[in-house]
Order: sequence, then structure tokens, then C-alpha cells
Amino acid sequence: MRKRPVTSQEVANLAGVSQSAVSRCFSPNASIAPKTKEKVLAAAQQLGYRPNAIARSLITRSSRTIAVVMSQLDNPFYAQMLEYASRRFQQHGYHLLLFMSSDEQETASVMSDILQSQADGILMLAATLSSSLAKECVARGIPVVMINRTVAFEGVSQVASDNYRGGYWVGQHLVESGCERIAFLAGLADSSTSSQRRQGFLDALTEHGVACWAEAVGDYDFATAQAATRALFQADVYPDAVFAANDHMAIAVIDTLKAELGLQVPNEVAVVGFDNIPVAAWPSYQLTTVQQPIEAMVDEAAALLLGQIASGQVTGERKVLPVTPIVRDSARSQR
Amino acid sequence: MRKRPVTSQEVANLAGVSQSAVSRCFSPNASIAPKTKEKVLAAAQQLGYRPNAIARSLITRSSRTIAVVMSQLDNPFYAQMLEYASRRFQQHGYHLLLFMSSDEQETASVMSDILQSQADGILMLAATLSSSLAKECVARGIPVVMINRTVAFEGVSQVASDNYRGGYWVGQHLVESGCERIAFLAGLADSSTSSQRRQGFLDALTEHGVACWAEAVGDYDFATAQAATRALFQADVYPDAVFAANDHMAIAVIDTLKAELGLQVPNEVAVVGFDNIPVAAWPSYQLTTVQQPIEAMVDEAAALLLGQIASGQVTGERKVLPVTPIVRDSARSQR
DNA sequence: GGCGCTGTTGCATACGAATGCAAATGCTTT
DNA sequence: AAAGCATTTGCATTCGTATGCAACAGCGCC
Repeated sequence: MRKRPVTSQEVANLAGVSQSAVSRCFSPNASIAPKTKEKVLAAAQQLGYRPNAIARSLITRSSRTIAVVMSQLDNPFYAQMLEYASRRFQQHGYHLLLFMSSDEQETASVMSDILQSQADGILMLAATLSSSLAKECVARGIPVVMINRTVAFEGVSQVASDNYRGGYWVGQHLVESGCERIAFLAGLADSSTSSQRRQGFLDALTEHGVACWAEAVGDYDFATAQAATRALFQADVYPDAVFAANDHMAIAVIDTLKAELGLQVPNEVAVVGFDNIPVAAWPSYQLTTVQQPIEAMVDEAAALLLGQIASGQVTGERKVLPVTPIVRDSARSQR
Repeated sequence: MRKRPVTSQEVANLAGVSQSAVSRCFSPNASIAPKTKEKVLAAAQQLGYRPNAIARSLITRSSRTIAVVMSQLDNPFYAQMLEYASRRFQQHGYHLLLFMSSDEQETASVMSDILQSQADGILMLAATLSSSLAKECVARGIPVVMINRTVAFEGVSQVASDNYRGGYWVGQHLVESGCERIAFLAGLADSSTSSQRRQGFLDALTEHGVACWAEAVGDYDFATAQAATRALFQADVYPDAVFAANDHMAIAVIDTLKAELGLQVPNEVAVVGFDNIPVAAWPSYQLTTVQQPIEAMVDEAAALLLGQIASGQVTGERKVLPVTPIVRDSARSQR
């Protein structure tokens, strides 16, 4: 049977002090005599006492918990973010409460759970938030930070990498490498990251007097990206370069080109991705890509959340962090 | 400024009922007249009331929270597990509190946080637990389930896939494919999964009258596995098959063989992994491997945890789930 | 020795919801 | 109309900790 947990009162009895004194031993900056503290800690140790975080949260009105909403963990990019975020917040005495939500429908029900959970802040990774829910959070004064989603809500902060410049660099790089029939493989149609990358890419092509050869949608999904690749390359004249909106799809493109279509990368087709996930560096792929500053993005998001929690002010700030081009074999300026 | 949240008392005042009545509207099976409930829900809606889960936890002594301890999220196998576990527990009204912990040292401090958090159960994924901590959990009556770790602690439940049989199958398959110089690439030296796979593998070889050609350690890490591969293949006579203790390392082996050593897979060297992560199915690898039943493992772990939480009895059960061989191109019986 | 000061301590209450118990309500039955 | 029963309701208490306030101790100083 579950043991009744040890309370501060019991520790107080054993140590011969009041419950308040025990409480003060476990909160920093509290006024407590060293000698008393010693006695109390000894008693606590003896009984195996641990402060009850639930009770503490109730009185302090702070759960020291951040709700994280995600839709996909199979993308290593987001897995890395989650891992780093967990460690980062752990350092500040906060813990992550994980919520998975695929569609916006589900996000609504999840958001209800989050509001009940009394999380001190909300971190949205790869998940979208309807404006009514966003408003509700803001109305309650709960800080919300979205990573890599750009939707203009009052009071919701955003951290993103510079998708536009990343896309621009890719366009420029491919043109300067001598590519002439450059295709774009989008992520989700309504994804702001994908469309920003696309816009930068198209602008670069335009500035260099090149038109985009073809476009397709891969849904950030391996199989869909494969199908899209087959479609792009079925004509007699096919692209000599593909820019995929993320690495995951770029890998699918490379695999499909090599294994199914018998085309060489980069000799016959250059491929560029986005994210710089670990796989991109593997010898089989050597994918040229644009690195997103994962740690910096999380650091920024954490700073925003913790700052707003501390100040009690929710502000809708917007940070854009620089990206880093990574040139590997899959698309070099060698022609 | 953070708004003072709406309490059940305020809803009660507006609806003209007592606080108890409001409470009863939000707990299932409570005795409440439909008409009253309607009034209360209307008032709650109007004020934007949400029950405070913290206060509820305090009185019910149940946080409806499961603490998950992980050490690596970069391994997609564990990322998949986490995602599925989150969804699974969400269905039962539980949420996951995430803790990252690399070494056992860190696990101790993390475990202290967990005990304070009043989690109803603990799920250990890819993380080890010292016996003193395990005892403390058991003493407090907190159910603990470890996935893929076998350490015999009284009262700690374990769910694992049949690593031994998986390893055995690999050994058998490689021998029957005609391989004669078969090497094993271990994960972490002290990892029970790796050593069980190894044992099954060695037993299969022995039964077929073949000795293990060589062994190395890859730490479940890409770079380390690459280095180990170079070492294994530097002699004049090198292995004609490698069994890596997980897919991640198997991929590293394949890449190193192909890109650095100019060896063909499977013609010159057969490679087998373990886990069946998504990458294993990619055209570039077509990795023969042993699939672990991720969902079944999580389902089993969830059933154990929820069962023990409901009954208040912690029992140290042990489940072993069957694995499925997946034959792909990297090691076929074709010689 | 009395005064004032700083640093500790205990008392009492608050946080917000759940629940046993008793009172009250509504309905049926005779 | 009164009694009987089932259902609904409110009261009061509880969960375990934090904290404002007042009381108090110890100390140095005049």
C-alpha cells in the first residue's frame, strides 16, 4: 500500500520546532538559525522527508513547470530541441510537462489540460495554436513562446531562425554552382517556416535571373517526399538541383535519386536541405544544408519564458536568429 | 500582470450555489442535479473557470503525472517511445513530466526532484537507477517501470524485448547465410540489452560450430562505432559480417565500410543491426535488423504502472516481449 | 542594569478543491 | 395530508506548505 508521506509537521515534532521552522529550512533566503537548521535537516534525513511540491505550488501559485506542446518527435530536429530544452529548464529548477498534439483539434483539448495543470509557461514546438486559445493564455497572463512558427498573436512570443536568409543562401548557392533547373520541395503547405524558406529561395533566384523550375510538396514526410521526387523526375528534362525544405525530405530525395532513378548526387543532381540534423553529416549523404541554431533558439525561448514568468508581464516579442550554411558534397560549387 | 485565477468559490457565488456543488460538477460520478450542473457550467463558462489541478492533487493525493527519465533523445528509438508513451498516458488522463539524466550521478539529483514532484509513477527509458534510489521509491510505494534495463531490484517492474532471442536469430541468420568471420559491435559495456543480445548471438554461433571472429565496443555512438569499424577492418583478413548492437551503430558501420574502406554491403560484408528504426528502411541502407515492439512495450509499461497506481500495490513484475526479424538487403541468405 | 537593535521563532491563516456527514429538498405512496 | 424514501445540497474539514505578524531571545552599548 502506498505509504502516507512524511510531512513537515512530523519533522517539526521530531526536531522539537514548529512547522514553520521546517519550512524555512527548505526555502532559500529564509530566516533560520544555523543550529536549528542542522537539527531540522537531521530529523528530515532520519524520516526521509521531502517537501511536497504540490502543496508548495498551491501556496506559492507557481508550479515551476513548463508545458511543452509538440506534434512530431520523429523528426530528430525537434527531439534535439526537446532534450536541450529539458536540460536548460532543469538548470533553472523548472521541469517540462509534455503534451503531444497532432492537429489543431487536439491542441484545443490539450490546451485545456495545460491550463488546468497550472504550468508557469507554455513552449510550442512544431505545433500551432489557434488564436482563440492564444488569447485565453494571454488573458490569464501565461507566457507563451512559439519556436519556428510565425503567427501574429498579440502577447505570444516567437523565436525563429532566419528562414528567409537560409532560403536565400540556398538559391544563391545553387545558381552560383551553375544549376539551371532548380526545383523546390515544400514542407507543409501552410507552414510558415517552409514558405519563408521558399520566399528567400525564390527571391535569390529572381535576383540572379533564374526561374524556379518546378515545385512540389513533401509534407515533411519521407514517403511523401519520395513520391514527389518521382513526379519531379519523370519528365525527359528533369531538374539539376532540388532544394528540400528540410533535411529529412532532402535525404528522401537523395535516396530516391540514387536507388530508384539511378541518378548521381551531386554530379547529375544537386540536393540541399535545411536544419542540419545529424544524419546530414553521415558519409552516405554529405548533405549541404542550412544549420539552425538549436541551442541558441532554446536559450532564447527559455530566457523569454523565464523573464516573463519572473516579471509577471507577458510581452509578445519576436526573435530571429541567424542560420549557418553548411556546404558538403551534395551540392558544391564545382561545375 | 498575471491575473488571479478564477476559483470554484467565485463560480459558486455567480451561480448561487455552494463551492461543493461546483466541485461536484467537475468530478465524474458525483451527485449533482442536472439543472444545477447546467447553471454552474454556464457560470464557469462565463468566468473562464478551470479547475486547479494543483489543488485537486493536494487533496486527492494524486498528481496524475508520470515522471519519465531518459538519457538520450537523439536515438530515434527512444524518441518514438517517448512520443507513443505520451499519447498513451494522455488517453488515461495522465501526463508526462520529463527528466533528462546522463549519468547515475545526475539521476540521483533528478530522482530527488521526482520525489518532490509527487509523480504517481516513474518510467525509466534508457536510464539506470541505483539500487538505493530504487529502494527509496519502493519504500514510498511509488511504482517504477524500467524499459529495456534489466537490473534485479525488489519491487521495480521491467519491460524488455527478447534481446536474447533477437541476438540468437542474428547469429543463426549470419551463419546460415554462409558468413564465417562474424564480428560483434557492442553498445555500452555495462548495458544489459547489449550483453543479452551478445549472449544470444554467441550461443547461436556456438551451436553452429562457429566462433566469434572479433568484438568491439561502439558505445551506441556514431563516431565511436566508426572508429571501432576502422579497427575491426584494418587487418588483412577482415570480418565478412558485423552484428551491431543497435541500428544507429550498424548505420555507422555501413557508412564507414562504403565510404572509407570501399567495401560493399552485403557482397563483401554483411551488416545487421537491432531496433528497426525508420532509417533502417531507407533505400541507402536497407538494413537487416531485429524489430523491437515499441508500442507493445509501452502499452505493457503503461498497464503495469496504471495497474499498480490503481491498486496501490507495487509489484516487481517482469515482462519480456517477442521481437521480429526484419530481413533486408544488408544481410540476405544469398551466398 | 536597562535600552534598543538584529536575528529567530511560533502562531495563525491562506492557497483551491474534494468529500463525509447531516440537513434539506423533491417525489411517491398511502 | 402526512409519511417515507431517494436524491441533492451545504457545512465544515482536510490536504501540506509558505508567510505576515507579533513575540521573543540574545547581544552590545551607554
